[in-house]
Amino acid sequence: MNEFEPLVFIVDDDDSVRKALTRLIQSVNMKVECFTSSEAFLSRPRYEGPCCLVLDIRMPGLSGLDLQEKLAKDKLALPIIFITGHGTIPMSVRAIKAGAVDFLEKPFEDQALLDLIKQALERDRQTRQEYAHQREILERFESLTLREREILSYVVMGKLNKQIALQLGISEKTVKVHRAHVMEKMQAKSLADLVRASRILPIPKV
Amino acid sequence: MNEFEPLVFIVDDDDSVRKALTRLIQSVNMKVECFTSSEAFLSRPRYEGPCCLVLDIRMPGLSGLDLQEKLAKDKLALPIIFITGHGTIPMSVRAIKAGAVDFLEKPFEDQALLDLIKQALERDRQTRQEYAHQREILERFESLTLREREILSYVVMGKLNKQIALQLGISEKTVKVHRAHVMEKMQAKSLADLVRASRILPIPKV
DNA sequence: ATCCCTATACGACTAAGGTCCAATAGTATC
DNA sequence: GATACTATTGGACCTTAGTCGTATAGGGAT
Repeated sequence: MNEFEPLVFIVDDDDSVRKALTRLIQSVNMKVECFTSSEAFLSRPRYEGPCCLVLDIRMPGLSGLDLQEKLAKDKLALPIIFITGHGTIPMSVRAIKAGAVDFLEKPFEDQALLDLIKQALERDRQTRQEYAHQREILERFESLTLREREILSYVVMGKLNKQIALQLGISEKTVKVHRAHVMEKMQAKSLADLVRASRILPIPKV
Repeated sequence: MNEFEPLVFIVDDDDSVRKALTRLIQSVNMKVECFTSSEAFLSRPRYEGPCCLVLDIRMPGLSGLDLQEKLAKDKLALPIIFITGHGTIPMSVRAIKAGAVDFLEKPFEDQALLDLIKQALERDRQTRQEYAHQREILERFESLTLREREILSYVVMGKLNKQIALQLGISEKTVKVHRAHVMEKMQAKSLADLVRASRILPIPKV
């Protein structure tokens, strides 16, 4: 199922830090990829496996916090572990509020970072799994015609075929046909399935 | 509907801080209640309206972070704004990770705290509303007999009455009776309603 | 001992949902 | 212009679900 191995990104402008972190992470047999700036990282194509980011705050160009903000726009934002030599409390508060895994001050214990990386990768795996599941449902939804989406929204509101037909000014038979198509395309084996799937769909729910 | 007015709790061992904060908060016409220690606050009966907590970290006895941890056990934990004179980054990280609204260092702008209090109260209102809604559904669920709960779980799995009857070794008629009771007691006007309500119920869903 | 709740069951009936087959018309795409 | 998809409707038929009333039996409370 998952042919991707975990990957740790490092973004830090300090050569020696990147080198040390790389050695540390490789010592536990994990892949590492380094970047010297936020901009460099942003231009990398997205990695499709479990990954996380070890990120310095203070850097020329886009700061670590700015990079976090940019990345957060994505629904599939990767978990971030901040490391910094001269961090402040407001920085750490902002970082954690924005979803960072942790905020480490240099110097720190090697093992502390490794533990956080493990935790971050686990979180990413979770997120990816949920996201993949939602994508699947959304793709099914997108295969519905406009009319079918309309029917779907009424169905999950609990409306009867009869009421839907009246509302839309079409016959009950037609509603049944659409409804059957909806069930098939959404791969719902029961109405209960459909209602559950509908939670994440962009349809009127009242 | 809601006869309670917003209330701000202050827990700080420093008299002058409590006094200053009280004056500040009262200046915008909000109620305040002060405590000199975590222990004192814990012995206060729960306030049933929208409220939040302005909390010092360093105190004799239970620290602010410890108090937060204790309070977090409750599902209706009130939002916390930390204020501290000698905070550290690890402290702030821990506080925010545990759900604190913010972590302010003294000295801070009056308006900054007031803004955070406003935000905290809004969050508490939200939480309370959701919680009240869930309580309602849970209470309905608790009014179900064991058999009815069993039927409910099969129904939201999408099983047919026939299958449920077979599974439980009873007749389909009986399943229908229980099912009707479930719908009535849960105040579900449609199967869709029931499925949605079941999301928060302690029932097997597979 | 009596009463209420729960769980069970039956019959008969109505309503609703699902399926199969067939057909028409508009629109889009090639 | 031909083909494919979408939306629509019809009829016939079957399966499910919901409702009405009635009834039995066990358990617990008064």
